[in-house]
Amino acid sequence: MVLHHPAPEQFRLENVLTALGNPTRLAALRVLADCRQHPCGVVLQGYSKSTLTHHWRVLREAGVIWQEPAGREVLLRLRRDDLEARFPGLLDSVLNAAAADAEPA
Amino acid sequence: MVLHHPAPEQFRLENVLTALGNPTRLAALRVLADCRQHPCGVVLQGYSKSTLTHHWRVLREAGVIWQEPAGREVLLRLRRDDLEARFPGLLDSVLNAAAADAEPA
DNA sequence: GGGATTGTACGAGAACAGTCGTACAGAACG
DNA sequence: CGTTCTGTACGACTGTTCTCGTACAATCCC
Repeated sequence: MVLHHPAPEQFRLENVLTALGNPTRLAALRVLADCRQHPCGVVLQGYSKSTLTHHWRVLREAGVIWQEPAGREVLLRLRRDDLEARFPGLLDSVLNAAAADAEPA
Repeated sequence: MVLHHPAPEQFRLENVLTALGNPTRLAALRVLADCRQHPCGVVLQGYSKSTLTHHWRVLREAGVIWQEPAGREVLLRLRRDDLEARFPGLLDSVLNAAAADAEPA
């Protein structure tokens, strides 16, 4: 189990936008927006474990989340500070947009 | 030639992020950031005409650009106001991030 | 009208993304 | 030590995306 996390200077905007340009991962982002730690299994419902692993990898390799093993769980946490340093304002505007998008038009 | 453009209330965040989560289309966005009209053929180099048509369709159907026939050309223009109304701050932070991403680390 | 220009439409192929099931690894708990 | 729990690894399948070439439509210009 390797769990490679890119350094902030390695973040690529296209990877971040691709990672967030998916309704499943966008839903996960809204859960993780509190910047607290959440076990992998409690963030999203309705998917197999292997599907969730796939989505966490996409988010992790883009630099969006941190994955830290803790006992037999793996805790997820939003990399808000690193994202803010690299792409100022981006995360907040995406979170605001996600909230706007979720409202009834 | 139909050129369907969604109304702002039909914009979906996931479509916008997916449209911009591609280096080719991100490069186009930076060219279009001046909010002036550009013929399809002058915005990007190195692609076939049919590839460009594909990318313009992705951007148009996400609500990112407007495509307006003008003589034998089709002019592209960024839908900055509509995007700003629907997802405030998003476009500017993506453009800033694209500039940051393009700098030498 | 005939030719050149600009771009779309369509079909094809290669690569990638999203999903799952099964198998496995590591930690916790009896 | 064996079982359970949490999550990863891998392989498979399906559908989508990206790219191109060819064909076509519309416009402009001679």
